[in-house]
Amino acid sequence: MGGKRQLSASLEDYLEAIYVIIQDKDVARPKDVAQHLDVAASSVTNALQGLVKRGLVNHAPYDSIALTERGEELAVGVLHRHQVLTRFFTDVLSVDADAAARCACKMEHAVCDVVLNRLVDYAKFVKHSRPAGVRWVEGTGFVADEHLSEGGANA
Amino acid sequence: MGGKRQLSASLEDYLEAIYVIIQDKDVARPKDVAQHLDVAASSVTNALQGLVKRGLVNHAPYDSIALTERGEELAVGVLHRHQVLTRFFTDVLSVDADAAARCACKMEHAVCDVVLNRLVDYAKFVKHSRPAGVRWVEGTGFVADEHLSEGGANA
DNA sequence: CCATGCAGTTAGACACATCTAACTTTTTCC
DNA sequence: GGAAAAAGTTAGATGTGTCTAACTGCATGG
Repeated sequence: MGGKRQLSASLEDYLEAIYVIIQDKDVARPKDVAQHLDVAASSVTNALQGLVKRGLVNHAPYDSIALTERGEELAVGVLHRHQVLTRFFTDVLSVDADAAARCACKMEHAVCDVVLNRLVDYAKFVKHSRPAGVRWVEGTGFVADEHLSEGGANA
Repeated sequence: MGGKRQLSASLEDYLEAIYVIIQDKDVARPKDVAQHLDVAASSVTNALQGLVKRGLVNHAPYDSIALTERGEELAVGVLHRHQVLTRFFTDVLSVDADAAARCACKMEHAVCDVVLNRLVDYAKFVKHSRPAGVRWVEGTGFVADEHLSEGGANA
């Protein structure tokens, strides 16, 4: 699982955007990607050339964009990191959804597998132990509920 | 505190390195910075020009490097983010020190204030509630100890 | 069926960050 | 004090990623 990440943050963003757009509308066009990432259309063309060169995307000029198998794997990985971070921020740290997503968007390119896996496990644990567990109380901070029961959130 | 971050990850690294080196040896020279960041000496010269231009560093050619007031503020901010992340990874997630530091090094440029502050609070809380609290058990995962007592880790 | 307009691409500029190689300055020390 | 070594800088190349402006392709509807 995993494997080293060598893709730039920028290309990861493009890959993720393409994946999300395809999920959403079945087909991804350069224009959608440009809007999704808020970049110029020519930046998309440029990025696509890089992704095609790396064998992550299939794209003939003026045609729609498809992910290769490898490209989809990587995109799923990026999205996974994004979602793990977002969920951790909202569920464990009680950060509001907007800020969580915004922060995750940047951090998803930097988080390593070790930390990511621990975040998953920790969030899972907290979820299972709620409402008996650690809670964020506005104006007070994190507090613990009494009588926490059995744990074991896997490994 | 805080204020928007507009400095590139690269320049943040240089600023942080300079700060750490000064802490450590009282004076920072380009060579130290180059070794610290594992870059070519000319890359340091180049970065210094950027930092000087931004008023974050005082540096006359062939002389040692000093941080301006503003530069030191920013450096402290970067280092703080670094340390908060590192401590969270080790203390809360039980990630080993090496991996924690390595990951923090990259994430420190992406984490936002909201999340950072929650990480501080959460780590503080966990620390205060230990050993009665959440623990990582190798081969099992996170577990909760029974009878968690009073909380309140501030806000 | 072709004119218009939008989508997409290409070309060229710019900014950033890095490197190597060559040059300059400073330090060291005989 | 000067030669050799070390430290620092400059110059120039490379790679990435962004933009605007101009051009190309295409799809549509008049």
